[in-house]
Amino acid sequence: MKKIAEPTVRRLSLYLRFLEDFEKAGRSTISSGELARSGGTTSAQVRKDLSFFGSFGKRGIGYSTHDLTAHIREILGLDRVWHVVIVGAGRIGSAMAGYYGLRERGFHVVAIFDADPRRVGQALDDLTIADVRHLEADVRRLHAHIAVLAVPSDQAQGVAARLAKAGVRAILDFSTAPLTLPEHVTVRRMNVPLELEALSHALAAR
Amino acid sequence: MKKIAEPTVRRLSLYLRFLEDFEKAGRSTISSGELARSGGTTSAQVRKDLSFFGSFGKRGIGYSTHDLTAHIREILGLDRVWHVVIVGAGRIGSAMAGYYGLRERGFHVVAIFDADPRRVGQALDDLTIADVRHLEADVRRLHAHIAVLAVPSDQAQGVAARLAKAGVRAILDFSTAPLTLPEHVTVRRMNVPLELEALSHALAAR
DNA sequence: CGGTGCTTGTGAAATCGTTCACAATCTAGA
DNA sequence: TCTAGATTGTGAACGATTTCACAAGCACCG
Ligand SMILES: NC(=O)c1ccc[n+]([C@@H]2O[C@H](COP(=O)([O-])OP(=O)(O)OC[C@H]3O[C@@H](n4cnc5c(N)ncnc54)[C@H](O)[C@@H]3O)[C@@H](O)[C@H]2O)c1
Ligand SMILES: NC(=O)c1ccc[n+]([C@@H]2O[C@H](COP(=O)([O-])OP(=O)(O)OC[C@H]3O[C@@H](n4cnc5c(N)ncnc54)[C@H](O)[C@@H]3O)[C@@H](O)[C@H]2O)c1
Repeated sequence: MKKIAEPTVRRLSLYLRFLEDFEKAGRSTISSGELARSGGTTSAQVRKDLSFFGSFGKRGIGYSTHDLTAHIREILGLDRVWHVVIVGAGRIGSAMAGYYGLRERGFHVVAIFDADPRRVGQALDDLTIADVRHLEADVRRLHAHIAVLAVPSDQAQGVAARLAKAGVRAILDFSTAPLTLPEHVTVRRMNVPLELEALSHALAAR
Repeated sequence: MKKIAEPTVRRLSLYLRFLEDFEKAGRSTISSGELARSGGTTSAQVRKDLSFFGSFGKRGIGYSTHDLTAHIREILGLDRVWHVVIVGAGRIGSAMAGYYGLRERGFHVVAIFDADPRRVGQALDDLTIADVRHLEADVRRLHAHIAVLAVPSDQAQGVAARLAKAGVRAILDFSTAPLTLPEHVTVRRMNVPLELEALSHALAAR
């Protein structure tokens, strides 16, 4: 499979959301122009994005909402359930554990870990907070391939390395520390202070 | 002020964090190569990024950590305190309210709002949850220019429009809904499901 | 004071991503 | 079957960002 540009993948996620809305609304086809309007882009961009993966539309008509939804789900690997572990049962970790938006999309949180003995054993939604000492064993046993990293930044590198060794190949990182990990582990960062600083810059550069 | 590329601004935030670490560690100068290694980029990229704003370095030596820190803080608008309001005192909103990483950077949370009468009036860290009905008046009174939007996605557009009308010019949006707002309001999205889908794609693409 | 080693600042080249523009193709209707 | 109208798929142009490559500047040393 050839390499797909990062921005294209992000837009596919957006298209998918709108397609689902359109399908729920009973629309059986949709044009690149309509998708573009929903997603804040252009029709040419939509068609180009899709063209990397094949020809899904019908000239003169547009795309079948149902078929295109299925295609994009497959491209994004959403045609299956992913097992997710959360490390750090603090404010962010707890919020993520109870976030229905994940389960809805096939991301099943199968375990949440913490290092604090007072937190370990406590219930959190339908999970019990596990001891991070069992991280590697549990990750393997539960076949988790994605992890959400929600530990303090100075703990992030250590925990991330353990996750990688245990077989996790994708990490959503809420910490602000830079992570050094093996090539085959994909990391996405949710860097809140960085985004606020981008906002600050936009306001300051008026 | 001339327009600066989005990726450049993001990298400046990263450089700033490393510069602060280097300064704390007692280093008085730093080269573009060292900065690049910390930030996972190249020395040419670092120099190009900085060159948009002026010449801050000394050939043969590098950059003064102290001076460059000050310059970047100014470029990013971090040489002042920003008043931030949070709308939605649920899981994400509460987590953000207690997040020290914000205050540390000069982002002071001055109010948090909710629509649920059971939540209004409750204490949250050193704040009291306010009624979202008073949003406009409070935003104006508190001179808030940045808002964190942490309400359910189907409420996001309505609340965002009210924030914009009340004078907020920058929004950090945790919802997954697309927002339509006046041109002069800058929005940054923290779209968790989208990032997980990008991870899913990376795992599926093999 | 001139040589050596290091590092910046920056045009130019290369790469990457978006937009344009249009032939090809489809449906519907006469 | 033929025409009109709509919309896709895609090479090519364009624009933006990154990387390259090197002259110029600075500190240190003998
Ligand atoms: N609170 C927020 O709104 C927010 C927003 C964005 C990013 N973040 C980042 O997310 C991370 C967590 O923030 P938080 O506010 O949830 O902090 P928190 O202190 O509420 O939670 C951190 C949790 O991690 C646990 N922990 C510490 N070391 C651990 C280890 N080695 N293994 C497993 N668990 C460990 C702690 O016991 C604690 O429960 C931080 O890096 C922070 O910068 C927080
Ligand atoms: N929980 C997570 O980990 C998480 C992660 C990323 C994004 N999000 C998104 O963040 C948003 C909030 O998620 P959450 O999990 O915190 O939900 P939540 O239900 O815990 O909190 C939402 C809060 O908003 C309040 N609210 C509802 N309508 C309001 C209005 N019009 N004005 C003011 N307050 C209002 C509710 O009373 C509630 O307290 C959602 O859009 C969600 O998709 C959540």
